[in-house]
Amino acid sequence: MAETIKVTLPEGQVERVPRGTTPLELLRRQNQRLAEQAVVAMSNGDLVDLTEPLLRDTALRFLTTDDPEGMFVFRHSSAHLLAAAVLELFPEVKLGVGPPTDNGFFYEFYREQPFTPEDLARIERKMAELRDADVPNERRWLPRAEAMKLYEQQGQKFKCELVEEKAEGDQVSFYVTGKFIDFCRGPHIPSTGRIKAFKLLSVSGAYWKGVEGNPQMQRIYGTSFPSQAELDDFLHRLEEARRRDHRRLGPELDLFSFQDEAGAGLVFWHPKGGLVRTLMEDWLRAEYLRRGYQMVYTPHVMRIDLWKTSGHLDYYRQNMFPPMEEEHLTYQLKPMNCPGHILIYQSRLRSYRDLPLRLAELGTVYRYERGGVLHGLLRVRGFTVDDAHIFCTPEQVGEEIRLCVEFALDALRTFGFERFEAELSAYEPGHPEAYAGRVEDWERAEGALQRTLEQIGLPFKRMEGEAVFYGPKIDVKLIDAIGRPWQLSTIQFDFNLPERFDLSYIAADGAPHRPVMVHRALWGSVERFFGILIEHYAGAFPVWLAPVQAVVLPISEKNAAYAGQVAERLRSAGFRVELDARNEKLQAKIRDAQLQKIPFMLVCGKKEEEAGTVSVRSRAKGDLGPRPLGDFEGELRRLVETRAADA
RNA sequence: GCCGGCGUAGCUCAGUGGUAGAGCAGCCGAUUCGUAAUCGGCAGGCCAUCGGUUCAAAUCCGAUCGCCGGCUCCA
Repeated sequence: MAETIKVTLPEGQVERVPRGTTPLELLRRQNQRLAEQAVVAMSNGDLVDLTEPLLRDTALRFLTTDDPEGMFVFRHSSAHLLAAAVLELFPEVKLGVGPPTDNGFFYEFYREQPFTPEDLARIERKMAELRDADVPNERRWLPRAEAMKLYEQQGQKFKCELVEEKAEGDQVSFYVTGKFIDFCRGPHIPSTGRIKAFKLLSVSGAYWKGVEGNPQMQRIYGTSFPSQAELDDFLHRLEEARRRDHRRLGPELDLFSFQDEAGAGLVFWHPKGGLVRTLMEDWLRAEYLRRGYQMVYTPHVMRIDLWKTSGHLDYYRQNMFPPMEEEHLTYQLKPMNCPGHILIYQSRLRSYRDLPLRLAELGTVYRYERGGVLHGLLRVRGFTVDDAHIFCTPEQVGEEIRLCVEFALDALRTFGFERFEAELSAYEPGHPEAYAGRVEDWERAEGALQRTLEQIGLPFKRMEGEAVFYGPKIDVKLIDAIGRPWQLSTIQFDFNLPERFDLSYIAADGAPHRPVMVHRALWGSVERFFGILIEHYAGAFPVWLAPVQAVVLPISEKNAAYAGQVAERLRSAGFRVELDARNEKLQAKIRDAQLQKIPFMLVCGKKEEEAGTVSVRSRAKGDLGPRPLGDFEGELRRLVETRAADA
């Protein structure tokens, strides 16, 4: 047995150390600074505790919270700190799971009484105590039976379940933090003292293991960082997200509202929001026509038989409003547009010469979403899909997909988004029975999707086995101004509906063939996209979309007539301009215009009136000084025509 | 749908069993003003809705509707 082992460090230097040396001991000799920052080591590719004795020759590197895995370990240990504190204060709680998340961590507890905000404050103080005591996190191994006995004695029934399900082998891994012991595979940071900054954020209900019907756990969410500055930065970002929240900005900017009297999840577009929507839709319609789509309209209620044929009644019923009974017939409010478009396709015999047939509709649908899931404009019960269905031959599939993805990116870029990611959901080979359509169709379709993404150079993840049963799909996500991803466009093959409706076209051989159907939505829902736009721009729409592009501000009543002329001239030139002739000080008018996020304020006083100019103030850049009205008009026109990103 | 929090004037919020309050917004008046809030006055509420407890309910209890944070769901 060798007395020493060989450790290869990241820069390639090789150290000989006594067997049983821990990564932390080694690191303290190497680099004291890193020793304080490191949270975990990677030995031969596996994450290991810094305090785990090294027994074999290994390649070793050290991770800090700058590495995603390091941050996960750090947050995981933070969750343990939370659980340790909770157990000291509330010894009766039953522990669930406590993992790290993207932005922090949570730990689940079962307890009869709910945790109150005061409880959270107490828990935070206890966590700080345990942190200040710098309690070590030590790993222990227990024989499986002993582990079960331990948890049974403590009445930790959820933990018993976890040990039963998750423990591998005879020995079960535990971590001990002071009086707290937890079944856990680790790894963890060496001691609690490193968790310099943390904050508990919320408490909420969560089903045990996420299964409806299981007991409700109380999940305490928190976040943590190695320094207070980083925590402050995180809290600022939360604040920034709150500042952009479309649910706040919508009413403030008079864009839209919800009305209790009308019902939950039903949107009222006010004049200003309606104007933005009109501009969005105008752009989209022009693009549809340019790209060979044909606009259609289909009814909002249709006979229920149609939804039997399409299959929605079977697999989508829980999301559909209840049917409406008439004396002889039953009608259904539409949750989707596809069947309507199919009926148009079927209205006459189709030739291969008619294909591709691209039917587009800004189709308003109603879906009965469960009460608890509604969320501003992002999750509603009535919304308009920028929907289109493309019926084409199998040979045309590749080209159609390429056109769709290009269209999608164009539709998002035009509205100020620049960063995208895609997901390709593919079928799971070996289970043909789980999918509609033929294997060769699937392969052709998936090939077309993948080639398109590669050609266009859009980064994508292939999600094996993630496809829905009726066809593979591409989902495009965008990343907004503050780095949040949103799933928007979807381009999906449908091998199911053409079968169910027995669609066909007459090919060159004179025989009927089955067309391929592609379902695609670029914004998804106009409501949702609008909500995302509001947050992306923080309510400050670019000039071409701004409901009010400029407001004219007379300094006093003496200049009101001139200001009125300025406003009138710009209006007749086609711009959206308001006159603020209120008996208020200039500062007050400017403040109100800034809060309304109007791109330009045109100050009109004695000087401007005499010179025939306006003093321009930009909401973003402040006072730009006086200029001839004609110059400003030209600048405004340029900003609108180029759909410039900001004022 | 589930767990928890919440619902008072257009908005933001005080008011914990005994005569509904403030600021902003609105209206009226004064002021005529140079780049983020001028001053004064007036008006404005079935305290979400319905039911219960009580001599008495914004306040306590129940149900319903809606909102918020999560869970679940998201063809």
